[in-house]
Amino acid sequence: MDNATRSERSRNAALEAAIVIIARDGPGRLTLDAIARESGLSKGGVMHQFRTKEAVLKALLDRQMAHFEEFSNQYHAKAGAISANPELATQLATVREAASAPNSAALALVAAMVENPQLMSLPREREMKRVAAIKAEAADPDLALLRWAAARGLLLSGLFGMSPLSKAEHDRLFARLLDDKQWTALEQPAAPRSAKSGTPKAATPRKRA
Amino acid sequence: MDNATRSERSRNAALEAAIVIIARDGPGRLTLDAIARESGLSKGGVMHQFRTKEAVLKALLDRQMAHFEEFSNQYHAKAGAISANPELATQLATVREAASAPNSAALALVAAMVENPQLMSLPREREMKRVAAIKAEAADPDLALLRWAAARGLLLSGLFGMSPLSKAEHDRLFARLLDDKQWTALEQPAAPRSAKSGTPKAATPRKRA
DNA sequence: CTTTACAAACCAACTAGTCGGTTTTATAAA
DNA sequence: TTTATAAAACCGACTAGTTGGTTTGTAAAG
Repeated sequence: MDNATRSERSRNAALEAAIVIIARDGPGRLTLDAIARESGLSKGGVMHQFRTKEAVLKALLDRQMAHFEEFSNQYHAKAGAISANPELATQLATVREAASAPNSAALALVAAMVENPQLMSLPREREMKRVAAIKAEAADPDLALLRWAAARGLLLSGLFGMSPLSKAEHDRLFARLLDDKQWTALEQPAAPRSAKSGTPKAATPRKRA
Repeated sequence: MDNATRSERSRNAALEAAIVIIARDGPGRLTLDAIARESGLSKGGVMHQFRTKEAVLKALLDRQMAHFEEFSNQYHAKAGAISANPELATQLATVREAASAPNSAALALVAAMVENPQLMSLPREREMKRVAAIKAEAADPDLALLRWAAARGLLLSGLFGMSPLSKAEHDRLFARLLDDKQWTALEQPAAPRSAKSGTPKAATPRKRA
C-alpha cells in the first residue's frame, strides 16, 4: 500500500477511535492507550501520527471544524435565496446539523476543553466572526442573537445528555427557529441611535396589548 | 473548635478548592491531590471527608443544585405577580444567575460529566420537570421552550469560554428574554388539535407579509 | 540503502485510594 | 476540676495501577 494512504488510514482510525471513546466513556477516559486499543493500532503507531495527545485533540477539532465549515459554506451559497438573513440561517442550519450528528464536533470540543481549555480559542474566534456577521445583517440584531443562542442551547443541552426534549420537539423547534416569517412580528428597530444603549426597560410594545 | 463546624469548614475548603481548580486549570486537572494542595488540607484529610473522588463531585453537584434551587424558589414566590409565565420567568432568572456567577454550578456539572457521565441523571430529571412546567403554563409552549433554550445557550456558551458577547449584550439579551411583553406578539395557539402534529411547514403566517 | 510506518517494551510522573499513627474534641467518671 | 477513655478529624507515607511519552526493533516503501 502507498505510504501516504497508509498514514491517512491510520490517522483516520485513531481519530474515529477517539470519538467513539469520548461518546461511549466520556471525555475523561480519552487516553492514548485507549485510542491505540480502540483503533487496533499500537501505541507507537498512534504516537507516530500524533506526536502528543494535544496533537490528537487539535486534529480532532480541525477535522470537525472543517466538516462543519464545509456544510456551512454549502448552505450559505443557497441561503441567500431563501432567507433575508442568510448568515443567521446558515448558522442555525449548521448548529442543527451538529446537533443531529451523534458523534459530533462538540464532543471533540468538550474533550479539548477538559484537557486544555485554551485550545478553544480557535473555535471561539470563528464563532465571533459569525456572530458579528449575524448582527451585521439583521434588522433586529438582538433578536437574531437570541435565535442563535436558542439553537446553541438546544445543541449543547442535547450534547450534555440534558435535553428533556423529544426528537419531534427538537426538530419542530429548529424548524421554527429557521422560519424567518415567524420572527418578523417582533422585530424592533436596529438601535435607536438617539437613545442611550442601556438596558431598554420596555421598548415600545407594538402589536397586541 | 466544634467538631461539626471543623468538618464543615474542611468540606467547604475542599469543595471551594475544587471549583478553583476547575475554573483555573480545567476539569481534567481536578485530582484529589490537587484538592489537597489547593485547600491546604492533607490528602488524608480530604479523604476523610470524602471517601472517593466521586463523592467530591456528588457533593459539588448537590451543593450547587441546592444553591440554585433556593434562588429558584425565592424567585418563583415573587414571579407569580410579575409574569404570566412564572415558571419560565423563574428558570430564565435562575439561568441568568448561574451565568453571572463565574464559579458556577455548571463548572461542577462539566467536571461531573467528564468523570462520570451518569452523575448527570439527577440534574437532568429536575430539568425535565421544569421544562414540563414551562410547557404546561405557556400559551405557546414552543416559544417558551425557545426562550428557555436561548437562556441555556447563553449560559453554556459563556461557560465554555465561547461566548462572543460582551457583558452589556449578555445582560441586554437576558433582559429581553425575561420581558414577556416582547414575546406575546408572536405567540401562536397552543396546538391546533385538529391537525396532525408533524413538522408544520409554515404554520399560518399571521401578520406582516 | 534510506526513509517511513508501525510495533512492543519501557519509563518517570501521576492517579485514586489505603493505612498506621497523631492531634483535637467529646463524654463522663472521680 | 481533673483525669480517663473514646471518638472524630487529620496527617503523610505508601501501594497498585494508569498516564503521556520515549526508546528500541522490524518490516515495508521508495
